[in-house]
Amino acid sequence: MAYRETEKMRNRKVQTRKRILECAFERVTSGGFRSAQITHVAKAAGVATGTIYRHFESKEELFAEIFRTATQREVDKVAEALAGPGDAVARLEAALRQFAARALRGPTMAWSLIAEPVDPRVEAERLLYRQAYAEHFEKAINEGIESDALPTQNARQSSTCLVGAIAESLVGPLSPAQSGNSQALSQTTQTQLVESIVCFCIQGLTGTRR
Amino acid sequence: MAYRETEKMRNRKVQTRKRILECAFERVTSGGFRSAQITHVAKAAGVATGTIYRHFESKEELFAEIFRTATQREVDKVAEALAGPGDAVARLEAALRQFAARALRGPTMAWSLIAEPVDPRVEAERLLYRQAYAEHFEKAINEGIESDALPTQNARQSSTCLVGAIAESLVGPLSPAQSGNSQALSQTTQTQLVESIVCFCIQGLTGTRR
DNA sequence: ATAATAAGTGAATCATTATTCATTTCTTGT
DNA sequence: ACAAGAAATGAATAATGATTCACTTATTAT
Repeated sequence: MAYRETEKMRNRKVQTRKRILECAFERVTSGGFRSAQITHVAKAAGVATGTIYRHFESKEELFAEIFRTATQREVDKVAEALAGPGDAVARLEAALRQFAARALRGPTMAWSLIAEPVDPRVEAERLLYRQAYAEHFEKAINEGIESDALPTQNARQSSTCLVGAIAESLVGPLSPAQSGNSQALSQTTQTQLVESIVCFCIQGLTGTRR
Repeated sequence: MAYRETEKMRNRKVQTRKRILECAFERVTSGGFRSAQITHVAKAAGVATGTIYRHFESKEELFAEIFRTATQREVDKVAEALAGPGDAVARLEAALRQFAARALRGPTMAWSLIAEPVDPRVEAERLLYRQAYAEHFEKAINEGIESDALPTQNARQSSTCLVGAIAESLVGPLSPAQSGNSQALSQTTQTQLVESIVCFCIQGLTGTRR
């Protein structure tokens, strides 16, 4: 006998896989899933198209993984903000700001994650992650209710509304039809946008004017 | 000379166009845009595929028209509710209920209009209509502010949040992954869903607990 | 060096559908 | 009935892009 899988080869495979993922990621970051055709990704990663299929079941699977990675990153940031200092309201507010700010900083990827039309496989992932966001918010809302920082409410439902309100508010500004045109939103406009979102959402949660 | 376009023919053309539109509409209603291939639509309408192209520039154009028709219907209903009796808050609440109730009554079409992945041409239409909803809400909010039924706020932004909150709250329940499975949401669940949405939204607008 | 095995290649293939267009059928006015 | 035009037809084509697979190259152990 002769060839036996070795550490070196295992590493190399992992590296290649990672490189493909990174290049595809980059492509999505700059032009959305739509612009990440296998041929292009392969070229960018310096491998043959066939090689992609040695590392991923299908394009949808590759995309799903990109989606997961990118969204998990955002979910983590939100979770982080929710775990920060202050009472429930302050933490929820911080999380909303975090979410919006990051989306505006990386508009193309944000749009891809929030609103770009994608294959069913990836859409399923999106649905899952929207729930992940909602769950984090829900937890904080429940804490708020317990500590009397928030009035009694359907925490799950409120959290879904939060996700929806913020996503919708960003879809317009993020959508390629808008952000594709030269000038991005001015700093001022962005700030106002975030302020109004936060204002509405916190009111929706607390039922009190600030 | 001989053939000259006549009233009869003009009528027939209009009829055919309408029939194509209706059949495509029906198809979308029962299975989303995805399931409305030209071949199927043609068969359903009892015409050849080529005939579709005598009446519509392209599939996307046909879809865009279906989208417009269907959404305009919903926008009108919302506008109607907003023009009803009561103060601004009551009317906004009625509009939200109307929107949610209709979506839950026709879940597949609602999902197609709100969240189904569609071609860019149709996506553009969707963006436009989301703004149409927002504009109607915005108007009512401004009236509410003037009559002191609502506190001062960024009406445009609040209206966008309304649209987002309600859409997001419905996407989960409407999505084929959910509603595709046999049993639709129970009456009770639906009512609770609508109540919580309305509650959050009205609080977001008024800043007061009810 | 060689055999055994795996990884990599990329042109060719496949799959899916929208769209076209040469041909046929239908309408109309004389 | 006939000719001029318009509308309808649907099989063939086009376009897009994912996926395959026969073949080449690389790695390992003896």
